[in-house]
Amino acid sequence: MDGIRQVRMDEEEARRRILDAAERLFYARGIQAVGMDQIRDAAGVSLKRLYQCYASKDALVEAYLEHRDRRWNDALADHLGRVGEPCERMLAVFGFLAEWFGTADFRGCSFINAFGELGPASPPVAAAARAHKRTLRERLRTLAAEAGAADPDVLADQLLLLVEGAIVAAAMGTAADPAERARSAARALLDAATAPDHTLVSRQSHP
Amino acid sequence: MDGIRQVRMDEEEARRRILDAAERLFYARGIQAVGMDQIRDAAGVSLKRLYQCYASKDALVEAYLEHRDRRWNDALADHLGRVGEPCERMLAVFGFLAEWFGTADFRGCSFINAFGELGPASPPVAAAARAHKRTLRERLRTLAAEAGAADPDVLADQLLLLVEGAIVAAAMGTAADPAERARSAARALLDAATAPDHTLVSRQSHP
DNA sequence: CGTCGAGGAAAACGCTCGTTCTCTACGATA
DNA sequence: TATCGTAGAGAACGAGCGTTTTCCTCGACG
Repeated sequence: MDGIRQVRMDEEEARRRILDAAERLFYARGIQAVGMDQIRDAAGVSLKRLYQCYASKDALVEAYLEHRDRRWNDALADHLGRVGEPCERMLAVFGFLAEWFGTADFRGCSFINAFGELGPASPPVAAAARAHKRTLRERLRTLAAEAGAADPDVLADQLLLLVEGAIVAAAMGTAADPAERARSAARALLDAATAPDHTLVSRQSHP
Repeated sequence: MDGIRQVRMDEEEARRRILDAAERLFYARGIQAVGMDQIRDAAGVSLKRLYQCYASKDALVEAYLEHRDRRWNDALADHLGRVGEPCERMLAVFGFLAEWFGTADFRGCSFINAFGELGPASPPVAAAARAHKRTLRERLRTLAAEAGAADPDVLADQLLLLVEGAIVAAAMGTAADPAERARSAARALLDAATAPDHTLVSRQSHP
């Protein structure tokens, strides 16, 4: 049984190292630009092992996106969990972005990148990207509702636009301090969406 | 000289057809996923001709991005040129987006896609993408200033985030009617940026 | 009419990549 | 100790790609 156990641990360790290497390389250089040989080298395993852990490159790509989705959501939830006041918690999304943008290996959103690269040519990638963004939108909707927005769906969509835009702008370096700009915009939108007595705010302005 | 002229016209025609085919294919399927053979087939020229018009695939990619930059900027300028009132002209950017998003072959922003795909692996592509976005930001700054924003730079950055976010959301289908959501957000930001004081006094600037 | 140069079709070349196969080494077990 | 199954290293394979070359055709010009 010791033998079996040791084999199992090795397989787990191999899977972990492969996924780590794949995540690093795919995120840094894109999916098509990274070969299985490079992943093998970076993970320090044999090709045989690689293919017995992940049956194909497509399977590894799916695992990569799934893992990234989970880590990103967990990190965001952790960041938001430390904020009590609802309005501040909503705005804390942009504090989370600012931290993320500052990391050394930041290269934009894996899902936007993967979707732009493979697009509708790879239905699994497209589905993973849409699922990731749907989760994000749902979270923003909850935050908007808790912050007292009159129409949480509209504010959630607007916040989503700011988040996506900030990520893209940060990746390309097209706007100065995009997280802070997005945060101030979000505050203005929240103010407008919670203003008690104004009919000219942003809900369905013109039919 | 007739001979010379005819050769020249053929070369121009060939360049036009090659660039058209490359633009369509690169935009629809991504750059790495499209081979020179497919471009040759779609353009209806020979490989020899293709390579004497564009010395390499990289050169063709650059021409593709350049052409798309020019066409996109021209189309936007044309759309904005029909609007006289400054605030409405600024908001007309989002009407332009709505029209664009509705086109049959819409697949997001070529520059965001190309940047996400090749990223820093291809400095010319990265430079073209940044230049495109810089031009857009400059135009937004002008529109923001003309609309009376207190700080046109900040509003320009925020509008840029909304535009990029709307494009990404439209491409991935993650938000409902992203152009309209961005437009209403822009209106709220403009109101906040032109309000004489920080209170939420209503301004009847928009019908 | 014979020659020549340009142009098109397609083969060829060299390379990369995803995936599989071969060969060798080694550790566990009877 | 002899054997067997497994793992690792790397060659091998087949496909695709960017690019070049070959071969053939054809029209212009002396």
